[in-house]
Amino acid sequence: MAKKVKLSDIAASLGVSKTLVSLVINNKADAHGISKQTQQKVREKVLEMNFQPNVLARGFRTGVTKTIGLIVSDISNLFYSRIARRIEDYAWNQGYSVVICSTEENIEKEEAQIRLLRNRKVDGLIISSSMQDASYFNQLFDAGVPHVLIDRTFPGMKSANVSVDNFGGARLAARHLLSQGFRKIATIGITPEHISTINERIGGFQSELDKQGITIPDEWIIKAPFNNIEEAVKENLNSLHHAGILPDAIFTLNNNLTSLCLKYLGKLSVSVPSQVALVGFDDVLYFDFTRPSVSAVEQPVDLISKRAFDLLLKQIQGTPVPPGEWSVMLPVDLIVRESSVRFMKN
Amino acid sequence: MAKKVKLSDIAASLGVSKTLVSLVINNKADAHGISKQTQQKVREKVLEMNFQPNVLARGFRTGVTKTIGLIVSDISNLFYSRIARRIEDYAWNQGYSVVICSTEENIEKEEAQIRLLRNRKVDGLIISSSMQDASYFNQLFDAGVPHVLIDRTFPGMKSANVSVDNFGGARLAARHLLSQGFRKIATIGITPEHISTINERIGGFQSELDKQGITIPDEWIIKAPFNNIEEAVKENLNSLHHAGILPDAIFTLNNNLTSLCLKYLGKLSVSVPSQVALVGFDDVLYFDFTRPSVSAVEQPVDLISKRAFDLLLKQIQGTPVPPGEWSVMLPVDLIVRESSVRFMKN
DNA sequence: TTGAAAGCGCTAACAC
DNA sequence: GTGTTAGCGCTTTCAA
Repeated sequence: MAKKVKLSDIAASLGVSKTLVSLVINNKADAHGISKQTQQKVREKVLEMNFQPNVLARGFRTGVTKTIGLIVSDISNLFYSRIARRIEDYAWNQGYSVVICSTEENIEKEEAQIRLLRNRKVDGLIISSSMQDASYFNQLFDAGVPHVLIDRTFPGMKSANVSVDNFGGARLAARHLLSQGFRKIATIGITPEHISTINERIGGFQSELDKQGITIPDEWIIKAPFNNIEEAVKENLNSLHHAGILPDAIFTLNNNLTSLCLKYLGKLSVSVPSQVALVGFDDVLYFDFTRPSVSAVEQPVDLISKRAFDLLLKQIQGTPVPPGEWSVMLPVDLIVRESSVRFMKN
Repeated sequence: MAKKVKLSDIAASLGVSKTLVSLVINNKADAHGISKQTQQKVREKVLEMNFQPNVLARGFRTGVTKTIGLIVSDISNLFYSRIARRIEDYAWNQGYSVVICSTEENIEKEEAQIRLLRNRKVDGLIISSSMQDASYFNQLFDAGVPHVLIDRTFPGMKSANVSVDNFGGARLAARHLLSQGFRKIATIGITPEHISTINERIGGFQSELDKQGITIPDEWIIKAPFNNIEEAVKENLNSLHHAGILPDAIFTLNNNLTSLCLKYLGKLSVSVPSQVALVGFDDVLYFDFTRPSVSAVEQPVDLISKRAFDLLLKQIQGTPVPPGEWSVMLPVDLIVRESSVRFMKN
């Protein structure tokens, strides 16, 4: 490996002090009244010798690493990978790198990841957490660690957070299904039980059904364990089908469940929507051209990412955040496609 | 922020030297003949005081950061996000963190990202590069920077690399299309022109057509610019359709193009496969339940990730790599579904 | 079996 | 306007 040129090399070859060089490359020269001429000299030498500051050494010295951590349950889920892409983009524009971590819904792993990231001195954290409650993050908050919770949130949390209106979105889905005349409706979510988004979606959905005096029977409140989700969806659908107790409509609580549901309904030759209608929470590109196309509640991925990064940056920079912006809830829209429209032939 | 306990705190509170503590926490105590008793004492104190070594300081001192960089064109593309997930998993098991970077097919950005990552002293790099040729990476190789090129490769490269048999996979697709009786065939790729995977796929495809004396006319060799891909696919399809010169079959060169092609063929009410058949390179989950289901060449994502990480780890650790394993080409399979089967009603 | 001390490359008080 | 110096927290010779 070619010998790395360091700050002191520049200083030595110019016969000036390291301080001077440091001030120039950090754009603090003017503030310290370094002459334009000297600055120019330094800049030329930096280019000439192709000096690349050791970011690690700088981070060690200043405590600022220009790195943030992004923690989600699964980076290969389209919802999170799109968020990762946007956050990475905002981060890059501000000179930040992003470290990704997939928790697989494993709380111990998530804690271990946060611990590691803190020991790596990342400047901040953006987290879609798999934890049970706010306590861990309230500690983080009290410790002054800049972070923002996205997607999933907790009652009583002190942390900055940006989420979507899961309750309202689910109500939209329910109202739509009801308006199409569906009454026998099932929901499919995931375990662990405590995931806020899932519960808010079920809650919002149920609340609309309640108005019509409709209750979802227990066997139609399906939960697929995160690490065995495909098998679970498949088997639940199979057994309902064989028992002859398929619902008229299904509300699936994330994009993955929606896909899986469509897939296995297809394998069972159950026609959607004529036999069973389908609406999902979280829209993805391809719901537009599946068979049938799938109705889904669309989440504002770009906005989530933007607000989350902004909120984090403000904490890192110590910019005060107006109280009203500390906890952000973004609206969602329902996109109606074929899968949930009654009496349509596909 | 609560005062971080540091190594010297442990040493002081035990009345021993920092050296001792350092040796113990790095499992080098036995090799240095530190008494079991002392080791035990140190370990207890570490737990008691909840000492978390400052990874940054350690990295600064040793030059080992236990971090790798993953550079791809777009982390939200399912192909790359699945790879990211697997690599992150292997990395985590070995104590490594991974920093992601999306280049957006921008060469300057890619170079800037690599430069930044090197200044951050990452231990190694896994890259699906957007560059034109091997020169940059040969320099990296000569500089002794551990790295492995994945997906896209270059003639004359010295770097370790793992790719798939793009040529062979495309031949599979071509043979299949020919066997179904299709003769008027178009391909849709992306620009920039130099992307190896795209060219190998076109090459393999063309080579099979050549055997039948079939040449793809220029207007059917479509290239969509990366940053305007959706619009380009849409307009190309539109104009072919309006000019009445749609082909019998289309071979799309990545999963995104396949999806887009299916989408806009649908919008034009062009029936797939009865009017135009479709085969794509790179399979994704949902091709199984689109309308129609889509035939595609499946890439071994997990294996790519595994081999890439192994290759990187060996370089980092200085483990010699057998010559035959330095450059890996993995086989691919064609999955035939409805979109490319002739005379099938959908 | 253990400790002292140097130093990784950089920044920031504080001098001059 | 510019330089001196100390030190961030850790690992690692080298000495005892």
